[in-house]
Amino acid sequence: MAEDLKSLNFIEQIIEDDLKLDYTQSQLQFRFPPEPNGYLHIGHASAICLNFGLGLSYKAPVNLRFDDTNPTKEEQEFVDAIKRDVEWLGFNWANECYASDYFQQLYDWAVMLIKNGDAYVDSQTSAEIAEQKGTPTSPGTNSPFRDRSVEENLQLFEAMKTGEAEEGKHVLRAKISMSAKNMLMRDPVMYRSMHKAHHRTGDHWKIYPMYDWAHGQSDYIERVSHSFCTLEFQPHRELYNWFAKKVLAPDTLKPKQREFARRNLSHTVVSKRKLLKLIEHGIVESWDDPRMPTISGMRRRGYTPEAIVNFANSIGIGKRENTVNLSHLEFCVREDLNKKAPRVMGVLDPLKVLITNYPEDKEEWLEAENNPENEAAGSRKVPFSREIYIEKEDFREEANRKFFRLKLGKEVRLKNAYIIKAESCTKDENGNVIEVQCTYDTDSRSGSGTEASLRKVKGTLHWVSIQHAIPAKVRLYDRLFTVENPDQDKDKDFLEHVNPNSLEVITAQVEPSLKDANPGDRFQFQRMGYFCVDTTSTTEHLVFNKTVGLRDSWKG
RNA sequence: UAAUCUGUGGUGCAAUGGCAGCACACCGGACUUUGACUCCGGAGAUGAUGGUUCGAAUCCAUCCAGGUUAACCA
Repeated sequence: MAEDLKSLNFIEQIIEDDLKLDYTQSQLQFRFPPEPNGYLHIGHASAICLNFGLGLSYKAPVNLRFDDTNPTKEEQEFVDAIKRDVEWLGFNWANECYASDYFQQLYDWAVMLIKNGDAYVDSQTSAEIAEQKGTPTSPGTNSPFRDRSVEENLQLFEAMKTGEAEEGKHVLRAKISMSAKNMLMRDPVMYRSMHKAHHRTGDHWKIYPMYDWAHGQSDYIERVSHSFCTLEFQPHRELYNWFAKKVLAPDTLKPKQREFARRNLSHTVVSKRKLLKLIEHGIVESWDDPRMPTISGMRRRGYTPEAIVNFANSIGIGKRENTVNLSHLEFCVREDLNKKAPRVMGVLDPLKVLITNYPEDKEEWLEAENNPENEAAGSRKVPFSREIYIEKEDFREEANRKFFRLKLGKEVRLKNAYIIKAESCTKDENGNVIEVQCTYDTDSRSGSGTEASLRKVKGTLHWVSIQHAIPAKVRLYDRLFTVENPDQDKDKDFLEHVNPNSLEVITAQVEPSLKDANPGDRFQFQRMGYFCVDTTSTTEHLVFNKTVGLRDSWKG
């Protein structure tokens, strides 16, 4: 059973209703059925969380099934990537299944349909077949081959199967009705001949089943009770049931297809074609570019699987058109990272500060808390010295009283260190401040317990000691598109909405403890945001990706 | 204009004939050695009309708006 108090979404409601009528809990079974023709993205994550989430709450098995019925588009590489991504999200499938494992059974059933007069071989071109399809408002017309004898159909289908028949010469069609209101019921194609090697079955098959013929029967073979898919498959349901009725024994429990609305994310595109275009145009580097909405891209960006799962679960499931704000995803990422990410100090845009009354040869290693949200995270030491970097935007010669940062004549706290006061600054020939001279309150060291250390000063800055800092390449990301629905514009190509400033690469100065950071490690650069060590990062050349900024309520 | 699905604050979801609620976003305040986190508060919605009912977001009717469906893709 699902949680008692939580209200049920319409999918859970369907299951609860079925449990009352014709299913026992042990008969419940689900599946996640990707086609291995590309990388999983945030939209798939919703479907994964729905199906595997249902599996968890009803203690039911969930299969990972590859819908590999079209060898022209599918590759082993994608199978591997999909498995990696589902695993990374934290889900375990009961069985790893392939539609291609059912090709023989599907073929046998197709022969049965032919024998029963429910399917026929059509020898027209695809254009001719399309021509006869009719339109939603007008009926189609019968194929001249519709009434071929069972014997002839059997013989031709066999020739298709062996490859004896010319490729593309014939198709197998279900014999339903060319005047059905539902276009999909107008004698849909069940098999096409393709003399193309399949990534799993090799050259064994010269014919491949279409989605509608393969999917429902695969559900049945695996004993899937509920087959959830997105709304655009709604018209397929009638055909799904028609095939089930023809193939399944009358008294067996038939799998049910039910549809939910796909989740759209603002400022994002997910269609494979469009994502590929982004790569081809050099707008992003690869499928796992941290700006991509792919699972692998989000992983490289530093998003956690928990954040993605929380996101998917928190937006719920419905049947209406929707666009979820990207800011909601970002909230989920921050919420999770806030609990987990160790705090460090890194200065993105360095400005030199000279502490004039701090001895030149002195250095101190100061205690710094790793995570205020988690005492168990412990602490580390950070070096302090006479010359430090602070963020350029944290200093102004003059500013109003809402500026809680460093300005001439005023004090700020250096995080984990001392209170400093800006006395003067020097500028280059263009008038840019290149150094700030400060004095420090010698008794104000953080944690020292002195009266001065407990003084309240408005404003705390992060910093790094210049002589100890290590340089790091940091990639700052912004949303990839400037508008909410980049692919919904009828007049403009989605590429016109690309944000030209979605990536900025800078060299930051970070505290020395980061020397040992490993690819995949996530940190909060205090006051700056969350950052993740990139897959290409090495000890000699640190590379960070900005995951997401901190919430910033300062209207500076 | 054939069939079918869907209309609840800016966004996403709840309320299953009984006080329209939650989250994000937004605005204000408290706290703060992160302008973060946390806490407190605020504003903001049932597409329209009619009907049934003591009572309608929910049931009925009509209308309006939007989506989906015409690949040898999935």
